[in-house]
Amino acid sequence: MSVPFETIVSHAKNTGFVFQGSEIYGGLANTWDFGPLGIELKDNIKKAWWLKFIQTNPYNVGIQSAILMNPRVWEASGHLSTFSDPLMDCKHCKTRHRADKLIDAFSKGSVNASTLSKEAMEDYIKTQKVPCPNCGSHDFTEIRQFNLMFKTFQGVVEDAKSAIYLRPETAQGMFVNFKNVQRSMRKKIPFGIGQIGKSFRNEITPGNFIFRTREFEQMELEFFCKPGEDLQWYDYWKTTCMTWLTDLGLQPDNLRIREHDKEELSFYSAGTSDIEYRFPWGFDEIWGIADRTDYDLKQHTKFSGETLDYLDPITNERYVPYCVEPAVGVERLFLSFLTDAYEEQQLENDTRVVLHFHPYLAPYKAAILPLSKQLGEQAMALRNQLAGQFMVDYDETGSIGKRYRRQDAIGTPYCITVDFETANDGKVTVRDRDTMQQERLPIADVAAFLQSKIQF
RNA sequence: GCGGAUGUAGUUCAAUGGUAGAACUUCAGCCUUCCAAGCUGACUACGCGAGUUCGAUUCUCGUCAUCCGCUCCA
Repeated sequence: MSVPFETIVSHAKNTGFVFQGSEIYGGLANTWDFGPLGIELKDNIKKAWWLKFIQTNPYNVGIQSAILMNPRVWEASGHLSTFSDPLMDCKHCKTRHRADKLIDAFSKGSVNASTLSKEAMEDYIKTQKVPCPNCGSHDFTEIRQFNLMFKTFQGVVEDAKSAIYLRPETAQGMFVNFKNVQRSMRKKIPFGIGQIGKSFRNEITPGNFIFRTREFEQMELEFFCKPGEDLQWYDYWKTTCMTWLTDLGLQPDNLRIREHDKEELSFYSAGTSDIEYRFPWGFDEIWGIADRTDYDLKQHTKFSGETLDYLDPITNERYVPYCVEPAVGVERLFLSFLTDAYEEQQLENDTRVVLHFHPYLAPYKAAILPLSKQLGEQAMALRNQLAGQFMVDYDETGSIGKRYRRQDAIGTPYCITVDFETANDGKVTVRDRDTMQQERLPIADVAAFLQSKIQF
């Protein structure tokens, strides 16, 4: 049984997870704001990643690099040239085409379109009467450059010298800091550098709610190893990523690994796999694991003049490390966890919406509910006591059943009810979201109970 | 960016060339001792702008947004 995508989107909006960006101004295409619950979930995802891939991992360390980088970085990485496509539309049949590909195909390779300027390509297409591959007509718009990078200017004067870009990936921050991190942290190969941060891509077609947005957050690990050992690390990280996902509650049936075939691989990559999640519109990529070889470090050596190699202290071998990169989008994970957790249960007279988040990810770990408003003071005291350690909610309005349902709908794993016996026996009722079972616990044990449940 | 469709409370739906009703939700009060009870009341909408008109939510244009296709996707 699958729930319509719109249902999940509207639930996310109604319960304070995700709002349309700039909504009161009619919105801004493809921007989304995370509400009070959404930011908790998102933050918990990031914390869980950091815990697994940085804090508890013996090899890895974290950094946070600047979003704005020296423009030469993007020349070295190839983003400035390959992130820009010359596109033109056929005015007749309204299809869009890449001018360079049209020319390459038409000339059967006798003309190298990538060396031509915009004007030269337009001229060639006009004089050689290159037809529209869709309808055969010769009526194209001008070429427009679509650079996938956001361009802005540093300083108050807008001139070519001050042009600067918002990073389209966080990875380059790790590559340019390879030496700094290795030296200052006295790291030996293999080791990894991880980072969580925003990236920006001017996607031509964003869409599917928060799945593809122009502003997004990535969690990337660049893992440096000895050439030749890259494939074993590539497998290691694939497994580690999959395990992390299922440990946090994603159903294995909704996950799969797709290996890129040769034609699909980036020219520098020795292998790329996508971990895909079964979204309402089908399987789609959430995590890319790529063997980037020594391409990036070598490019930066070439462009910066800095040697980015490693001297093995045991063998005295000097080499440029290979790099395996697991890169995942936070919003895509957010959407996966939300989709996976969402369930509508048909009860006798109504529908119960439950988000089965893993307790570690749940926005609220518990809700404190006085059985009656008269017990509010006691319940509030418990709430205040727990709030220092856990994100908890407090609710005293409406019937107890209604309050349980509200918490179910936002994925709170435990409801803690203060009742009329509490003052006498010092115990509260803890109700489980998934089983709907209740048990009485001494107030003094509640914190330890919650703590034990949020482990993953 | 192109083509098509759509746009009324938080949600789901009405009605209307004379400025809009309901249900659920939310909030307040009463009631209520463990799974959406009940009663009373309250808040909240014609995406935005312009034009036509005596008068527009309704017609026209523009714009913004959403959805579907195309193009693109490290």
